[in-house]
Amino acid sequence: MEQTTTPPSAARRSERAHQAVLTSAIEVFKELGYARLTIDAIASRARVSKATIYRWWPNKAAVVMEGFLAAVEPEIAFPDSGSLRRDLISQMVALARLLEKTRLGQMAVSLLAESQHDHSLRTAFRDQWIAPRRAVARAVIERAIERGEIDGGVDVDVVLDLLYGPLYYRLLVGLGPLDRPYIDGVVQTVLEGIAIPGK
Amino acid sequence: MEQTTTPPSAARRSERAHQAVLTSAIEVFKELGYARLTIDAIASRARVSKATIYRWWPNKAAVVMEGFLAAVEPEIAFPDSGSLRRDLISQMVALARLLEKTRLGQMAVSLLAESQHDHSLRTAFRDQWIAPRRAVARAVIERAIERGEIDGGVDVDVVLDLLYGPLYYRLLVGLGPLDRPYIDGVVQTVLEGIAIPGK
Amino acid sequence: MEQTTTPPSAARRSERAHQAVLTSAIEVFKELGYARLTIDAIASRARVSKATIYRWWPNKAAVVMEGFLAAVEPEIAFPDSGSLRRDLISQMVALARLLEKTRLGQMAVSLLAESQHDHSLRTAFRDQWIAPRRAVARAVIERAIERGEIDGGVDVDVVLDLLYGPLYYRLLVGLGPLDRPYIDGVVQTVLEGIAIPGK
Amino acid sequence: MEQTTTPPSAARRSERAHQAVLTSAIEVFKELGYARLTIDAIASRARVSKATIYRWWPNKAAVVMEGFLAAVEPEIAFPDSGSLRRDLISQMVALARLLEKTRLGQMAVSLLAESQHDHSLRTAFRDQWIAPRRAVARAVIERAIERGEIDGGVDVDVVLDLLYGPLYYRLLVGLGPLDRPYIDGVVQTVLEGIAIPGK
DNA sequence: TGTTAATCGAGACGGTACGTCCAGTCTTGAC
DNA sequence: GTCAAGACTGGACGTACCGTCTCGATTAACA
Repeated sequence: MEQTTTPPSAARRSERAHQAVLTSAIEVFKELGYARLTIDAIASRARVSKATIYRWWPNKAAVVMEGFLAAVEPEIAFPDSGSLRRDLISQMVALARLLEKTRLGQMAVSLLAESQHDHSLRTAFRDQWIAPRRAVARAVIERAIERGEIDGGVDVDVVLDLLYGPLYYRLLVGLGPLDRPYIDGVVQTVLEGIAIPGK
Repeated sequence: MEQTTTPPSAARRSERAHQAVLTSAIEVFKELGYARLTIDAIASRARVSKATIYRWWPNKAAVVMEGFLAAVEPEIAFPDSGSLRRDLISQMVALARLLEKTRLGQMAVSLLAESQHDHSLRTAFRDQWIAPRRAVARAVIERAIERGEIDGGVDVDVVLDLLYGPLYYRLLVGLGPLDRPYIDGVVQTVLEGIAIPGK
Repeated sequence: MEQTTTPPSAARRSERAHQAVLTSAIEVFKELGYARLTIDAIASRARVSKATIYRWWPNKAAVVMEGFLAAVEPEIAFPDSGSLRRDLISQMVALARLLEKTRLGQMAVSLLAESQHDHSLRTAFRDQWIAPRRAVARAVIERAIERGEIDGGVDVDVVLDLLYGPLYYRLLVGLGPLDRPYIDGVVQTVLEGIAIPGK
Repeated sequence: MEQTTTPPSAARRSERAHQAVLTSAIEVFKELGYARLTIDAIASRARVSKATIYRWWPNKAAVVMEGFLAAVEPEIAFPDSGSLRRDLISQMVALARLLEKTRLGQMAVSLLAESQHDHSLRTAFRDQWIAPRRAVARAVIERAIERGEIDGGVDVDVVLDLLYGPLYYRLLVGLGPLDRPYIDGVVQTVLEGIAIPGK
């Protein structure tokens, strides 16, 4: 993730300070939320000076972003069961749960919101958080196409948007819970929409 | 819209000041964007005191929200051509153009982002901006169900999310343009997904 | 006192409102002191509108001044016992007690302080509060001169300043209490200073 | 003077900013007077942020007080000519001139007024401005007592009040000019009052 | 006894300054 | 030479009052 949120020289002086900042960023976020989080709070929690933070990150959003990505990275597991529907639902349920129920999910939402006013943040969010998940799902879909389960003519990007878009939309706008029936409905309709025509 | 952004008494309010604030909020937004917009700038532009703004709105987001809603309200026209596809595409193209190409659309995105940290704002955005558009599209879909064009068993809310969700998602995350082919793809897949099974 | 704090027409004035304002001014002063006293507080306490206050008084200091003068006026009694020393001490003890121990005295001090930044207030304070007391003391001293008790060549204004000056000075600067020994000392020295030379 | 108007740590304070604030405070006072002086004006004149001022001083009065004391401090010269009368008159004339004719004197009066509503200010004014002058005059008087020029039984504090009190009183109340005849009169009467009885 | 005009309570208004907060930069001293 | 500690500038924030203003409702003197 360094190439987007990133240091000026990469010759990291203190790894301890680096880690402490990321950890503190997450802790402070969990306690106060994005709006009330301050760089000062992160710095003093991490027993690091503000100057150190600004040496390595351009602004507070970047710190939180990197903290978020570091904390969430390991969790991109994805089972390949052979059933397209089952795999999609499995990933979407996990994602929905994360987004809706956990602090990390709230961080993701806050960061998506914040990134609307910060271009580099938007790039980081897209490349580090959104893209990996899409890549995995894309692979699943492409395997289904190869197996002839679904129409080869579909635009996979559109399909991915049809799967993920409703989740974020519903969550951001506050239209209702991301529960199992909802996800089933979304996946069902999308699969129906991309099924092999004559089948 | 008063019932959401809400005045203390609504009675003796100066209509001149009220309008000037809303107008100025939009103008300042257009010039500076949300992040650099300040209450002071709105106040001095509107030749109104800051105290007046704070008397009637709780914070800058609420001012911008009401300004946005006032400016955008007239534009909720929606033709009923009898063709479900044509009507959906027509609304979505108009919406996509607004969101992607106009200042008002940028305001909408900013407000959606901002509303993630402000509950009352989220309610206002949902009820005043999102809901009306959904209501119109819902009517179109329900008419199609009555005509037997599409499956009566579908959850219309899911269908609406499948139509609008990708738009906002793609825009917020920055995945690509909301152009005609994209919208065609989304609508095509959704319609396919909710077609009468045997047809 | 109207000739200094002054109304526009004096005619149609509501006596009820007038009195209520003065009374409330004193009450609010007693509760909050001068610095935290506001016209709004006086107005709402008096169940009078701010406009009414501003119609009849130029600013908050003038209101408090008139309230003070109205409340304190009755207390200018002064016994003429025939003994210069006893009369002076009697007045000074009464004045010292008022200034040091009572809310009205605190009002006097506040008004003297405030009047340093407000010319009309200074005039009012001097003419309505200071002058009457000096006039009485002046009469006492002049009678003593007539009786040949003290040197006829003294400048009575200087003598009055020597009597009152230390009181206000000691109080404003906070140099010590205005107790009986102090007043005795002041009066003693002054009387010694203006005694008939050869006596 | 730090021990009264006082910093929180005094340690890492920027001397440049500190001096600039004091200097600017005096300049702004001279241009606008106390009532129209603002912290913003001092800050921008000193090219210092408001936050810096509020970090080191509790309010505008404290800033002005420290500025006043810094500017006036050097001027406590006092000749010891051997003549009590000449020395007293010399100091009082200098003080009267300062108070009545100079901006610094106006600052002193404003600060004395302001200090009526601020306890720490009163202490500072008394200890930093009033006390040093009294100390010098006290020494002069005590030397005269030692020389047997005046009555050893007098309360020196009372004498000091009799000398300074009339000056401040006359000035604050606006009773007349602090000219040479006035000062002569005051000193004359006081010296008469404390002369050795039989002399 | 009604008319009329000033005064009244209520409270929104423009304006000014306040004192606080935080972002992001810069300085200093200890290790 | 690096880092913590933390002071610094800059600038928006939201609050508090000021003194002015508009609005009907009330009231008192005159017609």
